[in-house]
Amino acid sequence: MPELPEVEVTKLGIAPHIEGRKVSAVKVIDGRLRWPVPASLAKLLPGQKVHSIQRRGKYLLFEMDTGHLLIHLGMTGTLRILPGSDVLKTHDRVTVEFGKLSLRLHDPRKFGAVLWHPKNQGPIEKNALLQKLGVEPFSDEFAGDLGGEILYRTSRKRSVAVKQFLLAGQAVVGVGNIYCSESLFEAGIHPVKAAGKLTHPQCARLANAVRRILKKAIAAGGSSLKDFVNSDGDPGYFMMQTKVYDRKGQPCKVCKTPIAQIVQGQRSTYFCPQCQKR
DNA sequence: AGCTCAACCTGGCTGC
DNA sequence: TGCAGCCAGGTTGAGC
Repeated sequence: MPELPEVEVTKLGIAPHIEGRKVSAVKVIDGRLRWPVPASLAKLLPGQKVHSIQRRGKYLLFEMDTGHLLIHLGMTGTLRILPGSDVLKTHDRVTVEFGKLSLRLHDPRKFGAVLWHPKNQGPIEKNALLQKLGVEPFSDEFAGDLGGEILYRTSRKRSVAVKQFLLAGQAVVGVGNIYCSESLFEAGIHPVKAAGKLTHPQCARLANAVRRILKKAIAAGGSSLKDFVNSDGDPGYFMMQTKVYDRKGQPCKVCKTPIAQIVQGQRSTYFCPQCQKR
């Protein structure tokens, strides 16, 4: 379930096993992901060391000797550390081997991505996919009152619904479909409200809500970190208890009003018609 | 520039 | 049981 918290938890789970280690082999089982996985990786990566693993939005950035490996989990991707001998499963797409350990991308729907950004193409921050992203929710730029200011400033003159504005990640990254509904509920803001009509206090509440929800979700996912090295089954995330997401018709946990579901930009939105104001 | 929507792909669930 | 139809955590790119 890759929204920012799941990507962050994945990073925390794999980094201790991978950082400082040298790639011994790369095996592309099925490279037909969102974009074709560069075939050159199998020649390029072996012998290169993983210096660090960073996260930018929902992208994982592996800093190597001669560039960065970018991995995005799409809708259904998971990255796991496995013994090198582990047998391939259906929908395993790419394996990066480190001696007896393997880093394996499993992605049924193939919306994920594995890309290479060579050093000679400039700093990773300038990568076209990363450059358009909004600020990190846990950065200094978004801390305290600055978060609300950013949401206010970037949303001016925008007629799009706040749900879609937030989900697009142009202002702040990492808020996926689940946590978007949850954040708007927490902030008491109606999802169809035009982004440009948000007041200063609403923006401040929304920035706080985004930070709190994402932080809570990371904490929930973090408790399953031990499962990352196991070789069987799923990574073992459990979804944070949601207040509105996937609760259509069920009573609001605050006021008992039935939770409503609508579709915005082809995605489901859940909200409490009583607690969330326009 | 911003908005809307189709598209990428596979599996699981619902309802007939 | 079988099968059609709908839904799903993300993001780009085309067309207006």
